[in-house]
Amino acid sequence: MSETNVTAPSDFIRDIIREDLRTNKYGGRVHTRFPPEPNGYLHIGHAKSICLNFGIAEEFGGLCNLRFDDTNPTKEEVEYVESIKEDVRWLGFDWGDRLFYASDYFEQLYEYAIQLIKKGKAYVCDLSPEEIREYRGTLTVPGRESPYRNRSVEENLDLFQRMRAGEFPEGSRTLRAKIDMAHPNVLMRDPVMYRIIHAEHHRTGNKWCIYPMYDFTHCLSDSIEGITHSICTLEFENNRALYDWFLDELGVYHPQQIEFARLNLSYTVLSKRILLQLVNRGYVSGWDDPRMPTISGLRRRGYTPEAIRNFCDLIGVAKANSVVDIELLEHCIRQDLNKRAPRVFGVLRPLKVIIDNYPEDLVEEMECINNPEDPSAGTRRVPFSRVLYIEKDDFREDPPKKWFRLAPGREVRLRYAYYVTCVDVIKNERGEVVELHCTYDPATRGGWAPDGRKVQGTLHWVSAAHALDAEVRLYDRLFLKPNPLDVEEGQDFTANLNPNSLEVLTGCRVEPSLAGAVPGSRYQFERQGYFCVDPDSTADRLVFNLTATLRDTWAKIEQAQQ
RNA sequence: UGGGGCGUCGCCAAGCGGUAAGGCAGCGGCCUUUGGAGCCGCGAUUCGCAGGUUCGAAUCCUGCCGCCCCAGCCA
Repeated sequence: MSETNVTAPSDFIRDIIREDLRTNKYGGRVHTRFPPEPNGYLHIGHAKSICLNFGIAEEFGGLCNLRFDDTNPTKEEVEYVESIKEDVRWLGFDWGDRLFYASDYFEQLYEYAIQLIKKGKAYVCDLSPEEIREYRGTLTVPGRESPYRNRSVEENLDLFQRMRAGEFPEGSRTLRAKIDMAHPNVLMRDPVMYRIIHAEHHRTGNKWCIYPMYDFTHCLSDSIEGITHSICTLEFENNRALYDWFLDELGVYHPQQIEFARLNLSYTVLSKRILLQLVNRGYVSGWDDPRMPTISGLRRRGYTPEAIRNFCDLIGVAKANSVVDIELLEHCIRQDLNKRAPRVFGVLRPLKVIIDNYPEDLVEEMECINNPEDPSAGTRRVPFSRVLYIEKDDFREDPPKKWFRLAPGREVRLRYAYYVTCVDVIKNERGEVVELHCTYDPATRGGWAPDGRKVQGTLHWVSAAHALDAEVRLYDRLFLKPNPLDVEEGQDFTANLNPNSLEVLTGCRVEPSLAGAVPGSRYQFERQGYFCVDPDSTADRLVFNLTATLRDTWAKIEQAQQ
């Protein structure tokens, strides 16, 4: 594992917890939870929350539960719960025996609802959804009370029991909290606690046809589990009043809700709704498409859990809405892979090179360092012979200023091999360079010139006769604009989709040591970037995904020249 | 024109009355058999703005400005 930031994270939430510990507010306990709704795959924004909740539990010797907030059967699926469990585990967190579902509490929640009805704090309302909206008023004008608001406790009890029994059609009635229709916080204007949905739930099947709403469910689930700090994102700040209201009215154990700003990433969309559309409309190959900001996408892309966790530590936790530069994420994976990824030669766009003065049948095994950052990684031998492939981009017939690479008459080093000089350029009928002829200096074996002469460029290469064929998938950001949602009137995020976010290269040539490389393994293709073996890869068809390019100063120089 | 929040370098973010951490990006330089990595150096006289309190304010007070969230039987 690569080194991460050395200082323990500190932020306003941890400050609150330290203070609560000092004052013994919860008897010295710290108990958090990560409460996803299983209606989509987890993304990097969830990783921030996971690292926060599980991280805090670890740091303070507490516990963190994994709880599925599964109160809406129309949107939730087991596929999502399975993927979520896998992703949390992959990130390196452990919920022990504390895997919970809000649906586990349906019976208990029902009893709590009965209690509120008996207390005169909840009532069955027959208003339609449209009417409820009308009665709610607006942000500036108070709402009106429902005509059903003052039903007797007995009638409410009877109706609510019959709602549960399935006597009423979907949407015909709700159970509402009786709070204040003139409350300045719209959420407090008699919020719906239960609605009728005749749908099968992925865990409770057809046992229920009334389902509790988020506000009623979440606070009580936290209470039931003995959560101390219920950490959620900023958009729930308004809900805190309701969170507190239910708990106070019921007189039960009362955790505290704390809100922080969710993660936003430049050139990235982290809305589950839009992510779902990208998948459903086929803009990407699936939730784990390597261009997706999902945990499974990042995993397939070659990101490591360590890099993601380090990223989450670096971005911090605060209450100000912000947009983190995607380059910070890229920095994190480069930093991690630089330390751990074995180096290898891979030629993406092969250009044939013939070493005219190299013996026809000779094959030499060149010793190459596996990882200059990690001596323990050792060395390997890579075959060298008369016919090689180098990168097309490493040759220019008409080299610009500051060009260090190969060009007619130029001498460069073939890494760990020899100095070679370009003596001839062969073109096809279209005038494209298809082959280079070079001569080598036998005295420079290993890449050093005994006479001390220097070359500016060092190229990677592969022996034509020994190289393996491979497919390489080059990825770029999915969106062209820092804010993908910044579109003209009438357009949507698809207007900002990057048409070149995926480029598939076939006929790539990689060194023979890559034979049998297993899916998921990560390498640095020297001078190019980090790549990982895709699950599509097979014994006779290697497939690599670009995780991140190396930083490219030549590209910057060239750009500056234009 | 209701309520709840937030405003410190291009992007994140420390700071909690004693005189602006750190990271990313950027820009120089060194080093280099990856134009990689590494190393060194450069950046806020200033903390949304305006007043006030104070010996002293990013930190306290007042007023203003800007941005975000809330009118789902979603979470």
